[in-house]
Amino acid sequence: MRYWLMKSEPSDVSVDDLATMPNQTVAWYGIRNYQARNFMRDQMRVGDQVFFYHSSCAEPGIVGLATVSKLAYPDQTQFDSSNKYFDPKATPENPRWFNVDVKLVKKTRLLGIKELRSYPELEHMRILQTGNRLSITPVDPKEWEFITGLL
DNA sequence: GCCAACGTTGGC
DNA sequence: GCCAACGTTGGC
Repeated sequence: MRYWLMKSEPSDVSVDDLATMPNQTVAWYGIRNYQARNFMRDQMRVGDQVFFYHSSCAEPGIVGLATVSKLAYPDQTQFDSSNKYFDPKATPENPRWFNVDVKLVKKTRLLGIKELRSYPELEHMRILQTGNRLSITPVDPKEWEFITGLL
């Protein structure tokens, strides 16, 4: 089993939005970065554990725990010409983008990026490195344990 | 809104 | 395959 951190802009899907969705589950659509796609398509398995992270907002940070509830399948938005994530080069026979489903385990307190940065135990976290923009990153089991101990 | 740091695109 | 130009991300 693996551990992940997945960023979402709360203006798009917040942890509170997730809590009100059917089965508290959301399709992680709209990923248009190959590295992040590959993590979902090639490495994520049902039951993997996820930190739900709010980005591009007033208070960025971890706000919930979630789990991968469905293996990667073609991202439906790539085929929809009216969708902002439409990809004209993708076809149902040859999809380019994939997403998993993510289910909320529980909301947590806000563990802000400033606090994350304050712990030497977390200094190697991908999310805290300068210039890191990946919206999906693996989390080390030790880091997962340390962070869940703070929540 | 700024801007550093990336990722992607496309001409050659 | 190189790499300059361009677009995007995301904390501040």
